[in-house]
Amino acid sequence: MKDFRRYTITAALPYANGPLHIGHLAGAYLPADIYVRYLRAKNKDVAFICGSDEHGAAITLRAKKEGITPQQIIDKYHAQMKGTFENFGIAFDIYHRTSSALHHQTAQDFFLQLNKTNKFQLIESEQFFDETAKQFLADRYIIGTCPKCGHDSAYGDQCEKCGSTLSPTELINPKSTLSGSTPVLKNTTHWYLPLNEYETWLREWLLEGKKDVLKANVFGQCKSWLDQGLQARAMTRDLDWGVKVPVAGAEGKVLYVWLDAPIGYISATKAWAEANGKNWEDYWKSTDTKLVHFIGKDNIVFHCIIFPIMLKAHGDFTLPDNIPANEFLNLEGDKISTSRNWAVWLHEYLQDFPNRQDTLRYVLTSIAPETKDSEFTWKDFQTRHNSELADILGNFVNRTLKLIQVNFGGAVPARAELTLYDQQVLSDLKDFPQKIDTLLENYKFRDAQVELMNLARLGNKYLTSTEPWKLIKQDREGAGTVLNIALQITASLAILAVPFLPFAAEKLQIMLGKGKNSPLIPENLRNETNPFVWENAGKADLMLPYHQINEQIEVLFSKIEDADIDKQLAKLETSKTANKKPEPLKENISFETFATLDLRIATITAAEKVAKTKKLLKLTLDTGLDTRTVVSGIAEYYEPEKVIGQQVMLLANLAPREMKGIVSQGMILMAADKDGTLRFMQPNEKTANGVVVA
RNA sequence: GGCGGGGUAGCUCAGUUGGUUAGAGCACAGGAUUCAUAACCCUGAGGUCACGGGUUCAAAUCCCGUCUCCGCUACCA
Repeated sequence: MKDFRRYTITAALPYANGPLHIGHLAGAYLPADIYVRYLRAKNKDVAFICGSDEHGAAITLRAKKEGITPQQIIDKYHAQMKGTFENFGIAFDIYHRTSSALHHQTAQDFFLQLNKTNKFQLIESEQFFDETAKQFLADRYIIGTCPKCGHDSAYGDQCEKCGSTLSPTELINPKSTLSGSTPVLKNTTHWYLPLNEYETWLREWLLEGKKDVLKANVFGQCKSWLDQGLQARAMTRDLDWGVKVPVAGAEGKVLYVWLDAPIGYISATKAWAEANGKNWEDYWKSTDTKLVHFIGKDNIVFHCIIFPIMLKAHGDFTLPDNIPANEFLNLEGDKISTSRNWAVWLHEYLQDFPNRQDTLRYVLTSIAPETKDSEFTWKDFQTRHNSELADILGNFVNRTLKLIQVNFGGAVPARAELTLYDQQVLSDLKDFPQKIDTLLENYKFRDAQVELMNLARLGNKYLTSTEPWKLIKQDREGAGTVLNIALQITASLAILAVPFLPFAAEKLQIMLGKGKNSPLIPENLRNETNPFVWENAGKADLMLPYHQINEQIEVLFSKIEDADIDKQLAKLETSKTANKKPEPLKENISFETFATLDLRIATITAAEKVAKTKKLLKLTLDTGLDTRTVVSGIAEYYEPEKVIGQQVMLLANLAPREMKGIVSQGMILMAADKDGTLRFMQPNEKTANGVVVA
């Protein structure tokens, strides 16, 4: 393995548009933090970089909705997320933000460099323009009638009623949310990065060069994208909330998120280097620096394809060594959803479970979605805490320290002659650091944490087998030997737990006497004042005889009661109930408006699935007036054979529309449940076709 | 529909250059023990490795097909 001189570790920049939940932690920040804490424990030169992603239309839109400025939104969530990370011990060297002047400057410089060396293509296209507000409109600034479900305030990129993905030009009767006027299509020019030109290079660098180091899920995604062929992507947008395009004539344009957010890693590094007397270029432009991006699977394409191409196009930068992306975490059988409030919010957890950061860290690492989606349940959370952290690790530490305190007055007993078993245990102890090293180097955080627990198991087994509480009655020296060895195990635990359980590790180190004047360990094992460094883990003489451990022995992990868990389950139940609430009422309309709808009863006479689609059925309807074809997105809920003969309600005068080469004449009206389930609206008794609904 | 990743013990998950009786933790049962947070320790039960074919002396593992879950993508009037 190549020996790197320094490490640049990044964790995906969270979007400053809402609070953080357990999925964020499990997916990216926790593995990154464990990795970094491990590197630091080994005295490596590390820059651990993160920050808030604070640009984009979603933030301005949210600000508008809440009647405050985008700045207020990002200030709120930036502060909240920063605090949450700190509280969980995610030990970034810097938690920066993309709204900073330094970031804007850095991103602009990056853009200019690419522009200067002709890496972009200028491409003109048609976009909606608001003539009253005199600006181009982002997709989300355009509102209109959803062509699919008829919802009258669908956004240009998505209808929140039916969940459809839209393009602004599809909206019926589009309106600008800025001025309320009808936008017009107008030409606009943008800077495109021709990703396709880098295909050959990417295949070589990524698919061949990293075949063996990338995780299967990451490799598969990238291959899939490359096989589909890359296209030029616009790197700028017509927006005002973001980093301005630093070119004359580009007023009203900002850098798109591709060119904004990832550069946030670089600008954050600059800010950190500046404040700490470092040279940022060492961390980004040196071949002996190992760059690793920790992300969730939603970010794979971004970090494996687009960002490397940008770095390559620029020319000066180090490329990532690995991108250990995790899959997703589910919660109690359902996927985590911010809009449905189906999540465990980290800031709420901190309130509900004060001083139990390590517990969540431990549980999330145990179930980290390293190879596939995984599942968080509160019951499992309680069990892992109680029967692993408390019963195995906490209890081992407690029984060892108490035995020494009670029987030896808190002074580390000396070792006398060793039995074969004693020697075996010391030898097993010695192997643990290397095992954990190897697993961490390969991003196998879950397995590494299991090894940590196995060391505690070794300790428990050793104590139970040797029974020093009995032995001491006949053989005080022998009992002292056992406790000395048990204490060496405890000391190693105090070191090896640091990446995973930083709070408990610190507590344990203090219980073992860290910070006291008494020299606990031999000179040659000391690292300045702190003996609890990685290289000392596994050693048999970490704790010297006759030195005092702390009189204060506290239980590392108290049990979590059923009541605490029930409370959390009740909280989730509340979210479920809240989600069943009907949608709020829309604004009143006039009778005349209603009367423009031509609603009819019709009967389905034929149905077939539209080829190459998942949701579409091609229906033939007898409307009483004519026989017509309607394409409807109900294939996930109705088999073609089952709908023939059904009566339905038809919006008959909706403008025809072509889909997949079939002209659809009208729309079948469905009751849409919150979970998306669709049901026919039909008369409760057989009714003649063509009858008007009014 | 296309592409990618999954489907292994009651639960959460490991396990591919194919190789004896398929693993771990938890949960469960029995035993032993009591220093310790009713903890620890030992033993045990528990799996047609989604399903069906194929290649092979040998398949959880490789190939083909089917079902199913997740993601990206197309699509949803």
